[in-house]
Amino acid sequence: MSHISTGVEYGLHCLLYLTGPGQGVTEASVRDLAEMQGVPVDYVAKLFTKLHKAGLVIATEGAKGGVALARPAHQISVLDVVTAIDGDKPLFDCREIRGRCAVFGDSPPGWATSGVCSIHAVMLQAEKRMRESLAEQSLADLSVRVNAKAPRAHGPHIVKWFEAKATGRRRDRGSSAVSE
Amino acid sequence: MSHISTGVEYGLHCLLYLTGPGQGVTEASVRDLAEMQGVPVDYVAKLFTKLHKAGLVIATEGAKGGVALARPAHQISVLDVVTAIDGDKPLFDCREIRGRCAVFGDSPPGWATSGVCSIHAVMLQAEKRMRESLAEQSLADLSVRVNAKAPRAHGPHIVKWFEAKATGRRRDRGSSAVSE
DNA sequence: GGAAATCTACTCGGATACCGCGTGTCCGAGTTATGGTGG
DNA sequence: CCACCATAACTCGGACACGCGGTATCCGAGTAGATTTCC
Repeated sequence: MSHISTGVEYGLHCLLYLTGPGQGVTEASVRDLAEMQGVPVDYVAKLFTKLHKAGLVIATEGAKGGVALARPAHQISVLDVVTAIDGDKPLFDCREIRGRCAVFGDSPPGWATSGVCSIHAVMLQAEKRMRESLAEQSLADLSVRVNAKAPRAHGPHIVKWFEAKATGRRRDRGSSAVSE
Repeated sequence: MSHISTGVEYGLHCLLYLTGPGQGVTEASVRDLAEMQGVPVDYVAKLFTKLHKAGLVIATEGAKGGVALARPAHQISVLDVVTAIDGDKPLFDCREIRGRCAVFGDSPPGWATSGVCSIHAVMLQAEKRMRESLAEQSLADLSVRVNAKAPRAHGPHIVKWFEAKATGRRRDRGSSAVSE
């Protein structure tokens, strides 16, 4: 199990499809988003409620509803997505062992427990560096880099797929709905 | 559960007692090291076998044995300890979702799966920053910083405690061993 | 033909099952110094 | 007095129990557009 969960991976991949024309669509249903990538639908739905609470996406309820980015893609950093889904769980949780030194007995002196544990400080520094690195990258940066590898026809393919999925679902009432 | 385990915390605290005169001793038994800090003995023993395999400490077997640093403290980085105990487990494990896009069908094209996933690349960069930060700090640095807070009499106290523990154990054969 | 009722698709939120992994414990094996014993 | 033996202390390594949290699934509630029905 990694520190950055697969939920973040799912979320990021989904959000990349929502970065607007050129690389995808601007709004889509969570179901379509999940089925597009072959990931569990219900799980992705839970992720998007977190993204919604964090203010990264806006959701329109009811039929024909869906989710969309709340801000332009270049104003959403990878760190935003990570903290929205995984929370800001620490890289390391200090158990304050420095105060348990046997020579202290039951009551450790003040100089031993005041301030931040030196080991903890090192870890916090490393965590800070990691966060800074994640904050430097925006969804737009990521989208550009992904799109650079794909042929020009791929973008329209994506859009077409979403449209076909939406209209197709609205048509088959009694035909394939029975066979299903 | 954090990415950097409590095992690393135990290990670092133990190693700090082994950074030589001034801040501690140069050699000690794993049992004493663990009891000094009130942490589980057997667990720490397992940690030191990892540290031994990684070449960070040397262990002399048999009675009167113990562990000691294999190199000077300034040549052992925090990253060395982390990787020795936790292994080099990745911050993020890519599930290669990019290849599962529904428009690809069963066989994703080469341009989609070649190279490193863009999202993965961002995470690797963040992980690299974190590692660099941990590599900058050595055991000696840490020891100096910890020692700066303690009063001057603390170092000798530590040494005395270890000596008393070792000689005391060798004496009580039948006296306190019965009462225990 | 238009308004109301129904139906469907969608987002939200909680409850729950599963499972891998970190934490902690226990025990046996191999090794070495120490203390006692017999020659 | 010296050689030998038993014992204790120590590291090493594997096996295993436990609990937590990430992953995944299911279901009910609420909402809004589309469809049907009824006057």
